[in-house]
Amino acid sequence: MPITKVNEEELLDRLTDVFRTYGYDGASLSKISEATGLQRASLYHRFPGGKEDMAKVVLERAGQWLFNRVLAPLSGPGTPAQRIRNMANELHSFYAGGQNCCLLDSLSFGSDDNAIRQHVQQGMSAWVNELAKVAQEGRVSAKKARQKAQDAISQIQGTLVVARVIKDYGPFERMLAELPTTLLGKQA
Amino acid sequence: MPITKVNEEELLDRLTDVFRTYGYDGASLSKISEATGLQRASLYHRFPGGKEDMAKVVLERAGQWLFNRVLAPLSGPGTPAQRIRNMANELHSFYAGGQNCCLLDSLSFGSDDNAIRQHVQQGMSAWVNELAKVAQEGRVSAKKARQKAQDAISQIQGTLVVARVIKDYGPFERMLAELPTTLLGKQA
DNA sequence: GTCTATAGCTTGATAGAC
DNA sequence: GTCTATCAAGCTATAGAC
Repeated sequence: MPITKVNEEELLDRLTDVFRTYGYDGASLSKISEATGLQRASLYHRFPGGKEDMAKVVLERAGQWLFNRVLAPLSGPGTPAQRIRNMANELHSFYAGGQNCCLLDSLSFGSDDNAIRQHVQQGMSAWVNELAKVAQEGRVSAKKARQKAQDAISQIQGTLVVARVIKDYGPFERMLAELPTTLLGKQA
Repeated sequence: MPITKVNEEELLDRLTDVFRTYGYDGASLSKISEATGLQRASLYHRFPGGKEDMAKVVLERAGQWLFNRVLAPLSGPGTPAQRIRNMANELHSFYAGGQNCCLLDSLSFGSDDNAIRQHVQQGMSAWVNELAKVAQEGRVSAKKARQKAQDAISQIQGTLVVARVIKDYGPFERMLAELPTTLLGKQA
C-alpha cells in the first residue's frame, strides 16, 4: 500500500492541467478534486495555503521545467542557431505540440494586485532575460536583443492562443522553425 | 429623467471591460454589478439569459467592431500595403495601444463543450478568413495566404499577452508596424 | 427599468474520525 | 494521508414591489 494515494509528480501534473485548462477562477476545488482523485481535505493537507498555494507550486514547477529543459540548451555547446533549434525541440514537448496552453496566459487574468499575477509576471520577465542573452550573441545591441526576446515570446504565446481557440497547430510549428531567425536574424 | 440608468453603449463597454479583465469565470455578477452600477435584477432584465447572454452580446459586439472598423479598411481603396497600415491604426485604437486584452483570449478558457468557446472560435476563424483575403493579393497561394493570416493573428494575440503580463507595449507597437510585411512580405 | 429581498446552489476552507 | 461532514461566504438566478 502506498503512503500517498497519488504521488507528488502525478498530482502536480493533474493540477497543472486543471489550471491550464480553466484558469485560476475556473479551476474550482470540485474540478481539482475530481481531476486528482483527492478530496478537498486531502488537498488542504498537501497544500495548507489552499488553492493559491496550488497555483504557486504549479507555476514554480513549470518555471523550473522551462529553465532546466528549455532554457538549458541555450547555454550548452554548439552555434547559437543550433542551440536555439535544440530549445525549439524542447519547447515542442513542453507545450505538447501546441496542445498545452501556457500557464503564463491562463493565470494572468484578474485584478492587478492579484498575488498569482505577480508570480506570472516574474516568470515571464525571467524568461525574456534568458532569451535576450542568446539573442545578444547575434552581435546586436542589448536593446535589440531584448526586443528579439520579447518578440520570440510573443510569438510563442500567440501561436498557443491560436492553437487553443481554433485548434490549428500549424502556426505553433512554423513559429518553432523560425525561432533561430526570430532571435538571431538580420531583418527587423 | 432617463428611461435607463446607463445607456446601452456604456453598459456594454463596462461589461466588456469586466470580461476582458477577469475572464468568464472571474467575471462574477458582483463585479459586473459594481462595474455597471446596475443591480443583479436589472442586469437580468436586460440580459434574460444571464451571464452567458452578457458574454455572448459582448463577443458579438466586439466582432462587429472588428469587422466594421478594423477589417473594413482592408477592402477600401489604396494599395494592399496602405490598406494594411490603415488596419494597423484601427487595431491600435481597438486594443488601446495594447492595454486592452483580447476577448478571444480571455473567454477561451474552460472545457471544450463550453458555449462561449464556440462563439470565440467562430470569431477567430472569421477573422483569419478576412485577413487571408488580403494576403492573397500578395500573389501567393491560398494556403500561404492563410498561413500569413494566422501568423498575423498569432502575433496580435501574443503581443497582447506579453503586454498584459509584463506591461510592455513595445512588442505590440512593433508588431503593428510589421503587419504589412507579415501579411504581404516575401520571406517565410 | 430598477430596486430590495431571497432562494438555492457552489465555492473555498476546516474539524475531527480513521 | 485520506476521508466524511460541515461551515460561512460567495455565487447565479428569481420574485415581486415601485
